[in-house]
Amino acid sequence: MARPLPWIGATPWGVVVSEVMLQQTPASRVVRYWEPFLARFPSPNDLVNAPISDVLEHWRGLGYPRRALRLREMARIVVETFDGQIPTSVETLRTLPGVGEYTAGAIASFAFGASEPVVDTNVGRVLARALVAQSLRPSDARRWARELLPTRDAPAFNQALLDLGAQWCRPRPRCEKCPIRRACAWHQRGGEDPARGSAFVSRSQSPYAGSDREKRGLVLRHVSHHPTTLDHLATSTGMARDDLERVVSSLVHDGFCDLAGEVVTWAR
DNA sequence: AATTCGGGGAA
DNA sequence: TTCCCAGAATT
Repeated sequence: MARPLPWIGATPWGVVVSEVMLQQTPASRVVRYWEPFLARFPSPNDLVNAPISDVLEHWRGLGYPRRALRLREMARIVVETFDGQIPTSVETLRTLPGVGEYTAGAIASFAFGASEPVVDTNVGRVLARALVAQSLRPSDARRWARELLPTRDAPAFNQALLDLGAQWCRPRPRCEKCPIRRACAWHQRGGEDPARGSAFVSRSQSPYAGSDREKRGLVLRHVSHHPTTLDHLATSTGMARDDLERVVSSLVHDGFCDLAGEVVTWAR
């Protein structure tokens, strides 16, 4: 039933890397990135000491590369402030860059066995459908997720909720084979999908084609190890000059690159 | 409360 | 084509 995911039972650093990679990225895709990334950056210190270009190389294709920058910054803080050890409390985890409410709970639970709720889009659907058969507000979804935690092995329970949402209680549900359909409130009650618009359930996104998101990805793929002029980037990407300047400026702002006059280089 | 931020696989 | 992914940060 449960998916054989390689980061289950990993070291705290391994869990941290997996959880950041899993933010808005399907587990099936993360599987191919997690092991090579950990092999190249076995500890927070290894990530801190690596050049950004090297880190992004291992991230290429995963999407949202700002996550990689935040993960590297998180590693720097862990090394400098926490003696290289991943913090164990959600309150401290929450102060780290790239760590929100979901990720803090996931690290505390999966890396350290804490009894903390883990509420993502999967769990949001499962709670709204199976538990109450109605749309939930954020505070109620979190309250339920915490209340349901068993006294023993909360991580296994959290993992089971994630697996339910990912395999059966999907956006388009597969109720026929769902292992909890007999206990599911929505399955009994019927009606419109209560997960629609419920707390933590993903909403539709703005189009990707033609967006700056797409352009940023294009530019990043064309930044080279040797200094690259804006003219060269305009040619190699086929982008309009004003688009290119806006996108490069945002990439510099985010810490991917440095811009000196007309020359773009990887940030340090 | 709304937007921004990648990229790819599935329907 | 459209949908949507173990979200976070910014406005």
